[in-house]
Amino acid sequence: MTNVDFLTTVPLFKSLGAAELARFGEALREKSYPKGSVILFEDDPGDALFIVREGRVKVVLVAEDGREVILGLLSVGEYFGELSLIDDQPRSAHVIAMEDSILLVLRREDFRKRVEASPSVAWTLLAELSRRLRRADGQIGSLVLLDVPGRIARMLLDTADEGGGPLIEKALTHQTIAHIIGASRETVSRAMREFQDAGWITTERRRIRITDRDALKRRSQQRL
Amino acid sequence: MTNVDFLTTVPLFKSLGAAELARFGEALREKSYPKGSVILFEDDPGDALFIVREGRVKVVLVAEDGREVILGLLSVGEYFGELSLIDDQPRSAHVIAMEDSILLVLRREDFRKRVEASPSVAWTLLAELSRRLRRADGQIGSLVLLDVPGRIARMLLDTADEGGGPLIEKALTHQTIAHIIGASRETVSRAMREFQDAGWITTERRRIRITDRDALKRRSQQRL
DNA sequence: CGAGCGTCGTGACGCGTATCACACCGAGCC
DNA sequence: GGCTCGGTGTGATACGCGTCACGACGCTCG
Repeated sequence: MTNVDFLTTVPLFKSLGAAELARFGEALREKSYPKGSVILFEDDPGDALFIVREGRVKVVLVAEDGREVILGLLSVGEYFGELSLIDDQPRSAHVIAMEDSILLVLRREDFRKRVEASPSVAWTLLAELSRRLRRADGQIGSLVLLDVPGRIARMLLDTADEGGGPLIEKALTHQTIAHIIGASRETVSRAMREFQDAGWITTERRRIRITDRDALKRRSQQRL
Repeated sequence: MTNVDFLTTVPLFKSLGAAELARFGEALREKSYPKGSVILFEDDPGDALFIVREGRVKVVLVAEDGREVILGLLSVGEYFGELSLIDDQPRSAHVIAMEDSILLVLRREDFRKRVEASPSVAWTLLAELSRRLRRADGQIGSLVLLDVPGRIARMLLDTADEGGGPLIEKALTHQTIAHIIGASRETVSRAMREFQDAGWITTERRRIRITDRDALKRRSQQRL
């Protein structure tokens, strides 16, 4: 699949015609990053947008002592780095490759020109930022109002929703889940075991299947 | 001051000319809300944008048992409710008047037309959403990586920054601070007392002055 | 002026969770 | 096939912070 063909599958550009798409395609550079490498440092000045062509990356905040929070997991077709292009502020987090990954890079100038030229791109971008803002606000709510099992339940439901079915495909280790919901690995393990024992979920080779949606839902609202 | 004059002071519209401003002015309705009234319910369908003309409002998530998180405090000139206009999703939180307030209401149709007509408004909107997203992500980081005193320190520094000086003007009760940073009123009281005893801040009639910025900064990174 | 309400200060207690420590297990690799 | 390594289970311990319970102070309002 060529980069241009690939672009047609990216929501950000779905509203564009073939001609415009081709112009975007020309402006793109391809870069690859091995698993574990840092694609982007917090506080760096940012002058590019990245689209995940292959692999998986995580957006993280890291404390001095090494503890980390995952703000987002991005898979093929998703993009990041747009904030710095919009407001000229430094990058707000690190982005790290979780697997060997290939990214398409769009430089600030090209991005700006394109956004200003096609209002529909601007609108799609607004919609994407809205989505992220809602998620972030929801996450803040979870952190304050829910206990750890509640946050896990909520997180499972959320990722199942965007996956479309009750089966969560992307492999999530307990450690990763812990970083997402802001808890320790051990506590996540214990909670997941309880969910399993209660018959709410089953796990098969790192894939999680939700078997009692209602119970999870109830648990995720218990203190909310 | 007429509504149109007022609009010139609102960042969202700062890039507009007098003619366009006048057109916006026509589309606006004015509504007033007494202290404590709910302006907007979570899960309602949303079809309007609100600009604070007078007073102060809070954006909150509320748990069944009454506990709440404050996602944002908005003062004169700030606006809310744009998310639902962008993505057609229900409102993501409650908005409640903290004082008697007057709001300007802009209906979906008018908003859409105007945004599509002037790209600069779209751009300003993108910048505003970016700002909020950065704040929200920062807040998630605080909640996970910092203890309560650390979160307070960070919050004081943030609000001082946007206030421009070391004196925080808007009256913040300990209860309100607690709701913002996700802690109990008592814990906030104790932490604030320690900050005062340490000589990092002074408080005079509900206004807070930062006297040792560096110390607060250090405290806010201790576990970050 | 006293009543009442919202805010703040502070002690005692308990619970949720982080942390530490280690054992176990499966998968890839020499 | 044994070795290493990343992931998982699970107990013991410690501590931050929520919660409950009160008392005190300062405003506003009748």
